[in-house]
Amino acid sequence: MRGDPSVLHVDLDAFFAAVEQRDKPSLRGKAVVVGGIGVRGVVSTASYEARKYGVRSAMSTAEARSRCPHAAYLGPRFEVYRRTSQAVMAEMRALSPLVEPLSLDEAFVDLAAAGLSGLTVDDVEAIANELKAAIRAASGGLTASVGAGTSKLIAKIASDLDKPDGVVVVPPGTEAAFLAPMQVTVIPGVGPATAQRLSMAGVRTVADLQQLDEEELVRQVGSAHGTSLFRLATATDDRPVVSDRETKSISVEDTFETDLIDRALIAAIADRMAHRVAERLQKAQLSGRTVTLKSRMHDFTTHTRSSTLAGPTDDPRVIARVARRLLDDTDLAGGIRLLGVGVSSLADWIQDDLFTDSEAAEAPIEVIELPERARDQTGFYPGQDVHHPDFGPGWVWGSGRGRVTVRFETAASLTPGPVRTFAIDDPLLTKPAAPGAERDDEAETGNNGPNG
DNA sequence: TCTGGGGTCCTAGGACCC
DNA sequence: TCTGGGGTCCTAGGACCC
Repeated sequence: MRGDPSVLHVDLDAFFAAVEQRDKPSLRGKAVVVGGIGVRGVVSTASYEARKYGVRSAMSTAEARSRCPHAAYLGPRFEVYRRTSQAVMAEMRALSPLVEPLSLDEAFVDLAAAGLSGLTVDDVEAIANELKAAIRAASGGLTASVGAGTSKLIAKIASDLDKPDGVVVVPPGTEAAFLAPMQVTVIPGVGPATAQRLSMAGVRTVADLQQLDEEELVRQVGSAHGTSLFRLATATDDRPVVSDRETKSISVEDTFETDLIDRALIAAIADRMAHRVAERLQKAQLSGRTVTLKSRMHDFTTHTRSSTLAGPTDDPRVIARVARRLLDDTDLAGGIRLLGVGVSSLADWIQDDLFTDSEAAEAPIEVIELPERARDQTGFYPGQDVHHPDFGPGWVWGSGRGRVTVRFETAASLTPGPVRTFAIDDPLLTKPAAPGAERDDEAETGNNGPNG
């Protein structure tokens, strides 16, 4: 810890919604909700006008609509948010070289790394206000809330106390007293489950937590969590601000409008996801050894299956192959609402001639078998490449009863494309490609499957 | 109309090796 | 022959964050 309040936590206010209001003046002063707008969507961000009606992040969009029917409901525009975020982060980096982004709308800034020392509360307040003005100018009018203190914990909690558009600097030496009256849930890492456990031990406020001894805490919440919580409760926090954190995993997942059961369709979707993951790996110049398939069942229980390769890969065909085999181990009865494909155990090198990939490259080509039923009824099958003059290239999502549903995105596209349904005899919808071909086999270590 | 999508970190058990 | 401890790797699940 340090002697002056030189750790800043900057949090953009209702970020996604504020960007939408910035770009569309008619939305200013109005309730705006950004998030999934489909039947299973959830709220990412609500403008302060919408929050008055009880709309909150992570709430289902359906519930938000019933609480605030007059709000504007918008799907997210991540590219725009990313660009705005970069402009804001640049202002922070102009202030100090040591900036740690936590997400698109949040970051720590270490003023000590800017060569500033012996800062008073007034100094830091002035710096925070200047930064807010710079952010506003660089972002086209967005407001931020800033917290400052002698540690990350204090800065982070402080930034939340005067939202929106506030500045809170916690004077050095007052940290433990500052935290004492607060609920334990203000401490990042204490969620519903931990709060429940602590509550059963009679602990609700940080003051209660400060009374507990470390051994008792570890018994309640486990070793790692207990020791860190014990320190944080007394505002003992030495964690440094770190600018470059390594990526540990890359994944893609999708929740379906209705639960899926058809194995061939799900396999085709897993393929697309593998391609998207591979593209993102390649873009980041990363490759990974462990492929994970995630499935969320109709009853919301979630399962993962993973398999580790002998060497890292960023080859979409290898990832797809592994994902597909993991899918074979998955019980789809009852239907799944979500499917995901991820790669972890990342290596920071570019693939070359490693065993894994060369072997896969020489493996025989296999044609995917598709259910006859699907072909007979409609002439389309899941995963099939199609083309439409108005929407471009796409692939078959599902078909039946004389209609075919198409997703208009390429195999490797980063963002989901629009979904459209056509009559199967629609002359504009053409099938340019033969059934997909796949390579088989990839080198793997050990086993896979439920019991390793 | 219950419950997104992208992550991180931790735990626990089994395999395997020394 | 039996018992066992420690370390590492892998897998599955869960808590948590924005």
